[in-house]
Amino acid sequence: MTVTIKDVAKEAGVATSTVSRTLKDSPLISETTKIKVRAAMAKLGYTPNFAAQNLANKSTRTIGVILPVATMGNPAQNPLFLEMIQEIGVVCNEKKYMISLATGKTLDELKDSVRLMHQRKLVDGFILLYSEANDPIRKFLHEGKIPYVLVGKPDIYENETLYIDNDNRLTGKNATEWLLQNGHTQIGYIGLTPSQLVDKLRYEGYRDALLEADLEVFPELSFETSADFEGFQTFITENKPTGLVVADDRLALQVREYLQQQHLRVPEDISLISFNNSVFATLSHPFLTTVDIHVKELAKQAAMLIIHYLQEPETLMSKVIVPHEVVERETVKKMNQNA
Amino acid sequence: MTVTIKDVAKEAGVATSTVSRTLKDSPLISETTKIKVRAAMAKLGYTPNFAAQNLANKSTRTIGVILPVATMGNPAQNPLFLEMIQEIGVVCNEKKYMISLATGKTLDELKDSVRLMHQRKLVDGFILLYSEANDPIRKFLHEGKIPYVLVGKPDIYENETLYIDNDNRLTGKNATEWLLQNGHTQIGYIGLTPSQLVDKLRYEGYRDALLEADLEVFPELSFETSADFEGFQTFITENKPTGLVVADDRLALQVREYLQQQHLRVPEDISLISFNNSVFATLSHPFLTTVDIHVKELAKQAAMLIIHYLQEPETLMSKVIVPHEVVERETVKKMNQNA
DNA sequence: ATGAAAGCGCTAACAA
DNA sequence: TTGTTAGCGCTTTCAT
Repeated sequence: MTVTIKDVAKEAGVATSTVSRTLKDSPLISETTKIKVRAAMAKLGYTPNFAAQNLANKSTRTIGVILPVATMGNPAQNPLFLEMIQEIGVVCNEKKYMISLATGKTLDELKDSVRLMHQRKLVDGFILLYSEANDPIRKFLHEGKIPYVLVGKPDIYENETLYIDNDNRLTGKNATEWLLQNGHTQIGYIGLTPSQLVDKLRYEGYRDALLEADLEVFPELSFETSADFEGFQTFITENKPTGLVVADDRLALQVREYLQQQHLRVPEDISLISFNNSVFATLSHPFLTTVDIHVKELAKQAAMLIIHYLQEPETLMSKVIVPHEVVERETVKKMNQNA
Repeated sequence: MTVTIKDVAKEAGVATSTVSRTLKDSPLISETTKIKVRAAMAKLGYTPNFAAQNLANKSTRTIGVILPVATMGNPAQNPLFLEMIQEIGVVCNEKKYMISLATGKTLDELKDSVRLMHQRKLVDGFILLYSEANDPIRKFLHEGKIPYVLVGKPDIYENETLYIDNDNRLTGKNATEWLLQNGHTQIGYIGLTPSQLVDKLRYEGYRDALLEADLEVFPELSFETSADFEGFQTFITENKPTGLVVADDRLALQVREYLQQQHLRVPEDISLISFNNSVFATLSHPFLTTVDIHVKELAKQAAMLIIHYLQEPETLMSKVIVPHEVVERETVKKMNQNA
């Protein structure tokens, strides 16, 4: 049989409560007995039973990590998520928390999974790894007053939610400015699906930068349907951009690919700056000049924030903004200033 | 307060044991009372408490998923892992199991995490998502007689472990044969770190194919240190291979990149066939001809196997081999047969 | 077919 | 400073 607190108590010749207190290093217990008890624990190889603790405590030291469903920007394809999970793992290991995972093929499945985890008291709180507009999962969390932190920008309830994010608007602005500083003046923007808030904000940042520089702002371009491609083509021939801000590294790879097919060289003919600094950035030349958003830091902060919040729920709803930086590589050409 | 089994019992006017039995749809309870009890549950919005069930049952319906540590072929970079996790999630949702994650920056940290999960009875069993030679984690699992299934080939205890794998040797052979069938006769092999068993097996498959065809077998090449590059260079100039079997898609991308730098065109001058059919295969042209190993299937089978095993531990230690197939794309050139 | 009651392993209020 | 004991919510044996 497994060794329980009773066995330890008997072995040490004390009461179970003494053992329990020793476990949490309570100041009520004298050092001498603590030592005695610890010896007994070591001798018997005792480890507290989680379920029993949870039951008595009404707290599981585990946090639920919610992955996006496969349909929205398939996470299986996006290395950022695993990186975040790993980082959350590191923080959790440190703080002796456990990670439970919520995934699903559909939003309903995901919601069921989240609901189950919560109702059955499997987790104390959640980390929502993505941010979408009108997300039913977030709605559920919010309405159930379930503790969670959001990685990304909240579309609603902004003042009532804990979140971690970059300053995405600034991120978009800085990327654009990078192009500006390199002498580009005709700059386009290629985005992802518009339901992602990030995208919207980055575009706004792009606009801010160009407006400030008194340059022409172009509408957001897409790169999915064949209509998009035609639109892109037209944009290129009509406006002859020398620089493109692209919402994501992977997308930038596609864009680079497409341009090369059209015999437009990157960066000689068109420069590219993208976001995330993911694996994709350094896969093949020209390596991508990209904005590093420090995903690991994002994840780490998220984990620390939720754990902190669970321990002291009275804390004010704080948000933390993680800085970003441009990583210069090979897709931005320095234009001849006096050309 | 949360609604417990007692509340339901009171509401339905029965004993708690009756409610408990209704929960598991026990044949001991009459349909009529079941209906009554279910109505009460629905009315109160009852959900059983996991911790309490675990405590009474000595079983958590959760399985631990073990990710490799960051040092070995950094998983954060490898999209396969997330894909597997997602797939495991699907199976778990279906079977009402939960997923707990074990990660770590170092092997020690990872082992601690695994040990904790097990000792504190947080999980019933594990899925080990990777297979390395002399893996201390696996040793721990094996020696502790902890239920687990391995994704990949076991280096030891082969007959005493549940595992899911491809026939990796065949995989290597088929890849090589693909090149052979396309008229290639000078074929090299580029591998990953040799501690990975997969790699070793694929190389053996490569050798098998060439031996059978009576062609020259070259030693396994690496692609990491600068010495490796020199070795590769020498290999190219001395042997003038027309085809290369590359252990992984991502690696193939690097190889393709390198070759292009050397003004060797893929596939016109050198053909490439790799493994995994991951995101990397279709990122940029020429798209990779690659062996699809059906990771999702691997993960799915792993989840089903461990769950099955947990429910019926008497089952014989089975292994399941998932089939593979070559996905033809753009990196293998059909050689002129009558050249 | 149903109920009463004794655990499962741990915590914490209360007593000493 | 330490012990006694009543839960935490559920399962299951043993009665009935």
